[in-house]
Amino acid sequence: MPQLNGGGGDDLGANDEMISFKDEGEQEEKISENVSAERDLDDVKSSLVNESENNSSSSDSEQTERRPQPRPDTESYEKAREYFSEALRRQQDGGFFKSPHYPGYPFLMIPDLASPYLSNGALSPSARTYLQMKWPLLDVPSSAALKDSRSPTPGHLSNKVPVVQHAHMHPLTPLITYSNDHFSPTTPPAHLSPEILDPKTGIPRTPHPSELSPYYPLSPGAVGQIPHPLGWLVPQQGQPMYSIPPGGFRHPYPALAMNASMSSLVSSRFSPHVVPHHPHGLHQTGIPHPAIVSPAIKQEPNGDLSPAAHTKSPGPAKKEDEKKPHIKKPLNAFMLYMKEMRAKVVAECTLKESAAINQILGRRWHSLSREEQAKYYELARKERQLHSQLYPGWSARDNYGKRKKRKRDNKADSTAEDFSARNKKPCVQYLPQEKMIDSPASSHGSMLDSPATPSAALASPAAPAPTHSEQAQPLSLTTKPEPSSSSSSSSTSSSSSSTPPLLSRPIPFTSLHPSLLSPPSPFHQAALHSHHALFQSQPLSLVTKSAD
DNA sequence: AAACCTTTGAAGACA
DNA sequence: TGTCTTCAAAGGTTT
Repeated sequence: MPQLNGGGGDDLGANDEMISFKDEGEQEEKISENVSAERDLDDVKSSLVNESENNSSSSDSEQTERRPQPRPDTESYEKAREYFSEALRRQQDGGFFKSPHYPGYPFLMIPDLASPYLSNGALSPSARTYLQMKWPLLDVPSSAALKDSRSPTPGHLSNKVPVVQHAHMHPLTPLITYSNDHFSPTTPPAHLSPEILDPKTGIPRTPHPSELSPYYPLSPGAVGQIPHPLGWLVPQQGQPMYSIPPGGFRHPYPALAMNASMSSLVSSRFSPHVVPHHPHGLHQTGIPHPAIVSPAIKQEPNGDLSPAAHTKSPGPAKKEDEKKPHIKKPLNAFMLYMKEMRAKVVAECTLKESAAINQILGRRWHSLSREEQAKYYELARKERQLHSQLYPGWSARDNYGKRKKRKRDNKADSTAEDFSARNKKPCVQYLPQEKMIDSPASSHGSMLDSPATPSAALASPAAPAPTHSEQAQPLSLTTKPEPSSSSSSSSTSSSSSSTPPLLSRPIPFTSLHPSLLSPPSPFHQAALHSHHALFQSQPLSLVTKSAD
């Protein structure tokens, strides 16, 4: 956890042009927040839940009538979005992560991988297990309090697969990614009309008996009847990671062949309300899915629902092609991890560039323990499973060419100098500290410290004390092996001393701010301080690509 | 505006 | 079978 830096702000700031924290004051403030926030984490979570429950206290029908069903194109939607954005920020201030990239998109309607609720409304053990995997930071309720809030009568909505989430919103993120917007605990948005402000979170809420229960105290019987105001915020079991355009789904839900197993896999807990009424936007079942994204949509994050949005393409064929639904690949374990952790990394430093963030995340990924990674592998496996069941005929091949093909010569033909020149700046700006962490190339390190390899602990938070040898280890900044020579050169350059470092000079392991590598610890801080002088004077001339 | 960058992993293509 | 390529997310940067 973050530690008060005890005057280390200067030290941290010394190299802030590389990986800089925000100004010291903000940094310290953030740390303070986190320190106290962690202490109150449970309170925060319970407050969020309680508040949501309070809002759910009314009967289902009442709720449905009184609270406009959120739609992407309605005012209520905007309000809800702001509301939960605020809630996320508050919770974030309560010790989670901050990110300016996730505005707290409220919609999160996820199909169940398997009907997770027992007849009595309680979460099934498997559902809980999965839920816990998806939400490691949350206490998964033993009772079914997570039913989709907007499913007044889940039963009648069978086979609907509501998956509505922010285009960049990961199902895991709602409670672990947060806007980085400055939040004033004392000034909740006016539209929130808070009845009661939670003293700790400042989140508006109304008193409710269930407050006595920490997290999801809804009685089983109430589950499924009471819309959960945080329904889109609450993880749904089996929720896929597929994003949708902010404007909602506009494309058919192509391959939702609901077989028997599918019917059981995709439960009925979904509401059509969030589905924009678009004549061409939905499958006949009315089921949208975030995995379905058309190129046109991706290019128009504002979500223009007008047909004109699809008429940009010049030729009819191309146009038609663009209209074709694009079922995205299921996210792999690392992608899931990235989505979850990106906001945290972004919050911990001023890094914004995804390329740099991803490098950090790659490091962290390898620093994860086997068990930690296993969670994501399992999650990814389930995602693939769900994906394959949602789209039986889908193949990754279908998406070939969906992206503008990367210039072939980018990898094959580009010279090392090209890469060096191209990547030098980003590395100098953001990566040097990170790059020094452990083995040189992250991708190389991945080979050495494969997810299943305990040696990953080399850079693990559990082993925060970088040895001197580690610090002195020459670190190649090769981020990706060259197609041809990579396999050999990279693997050797990473760990063996036989390969000359691509980095112009060795950089101490601890040059990277610990928070960027792994969860900050006192030891990290101490190490950082002790080695500050080293990286402070590092002339960072980094070669990010192998010269060969 | 679109591609690039960067990461890991899954899957497909190809030799 | 092994290797290579593409794509998945993301958003600042570059072209």
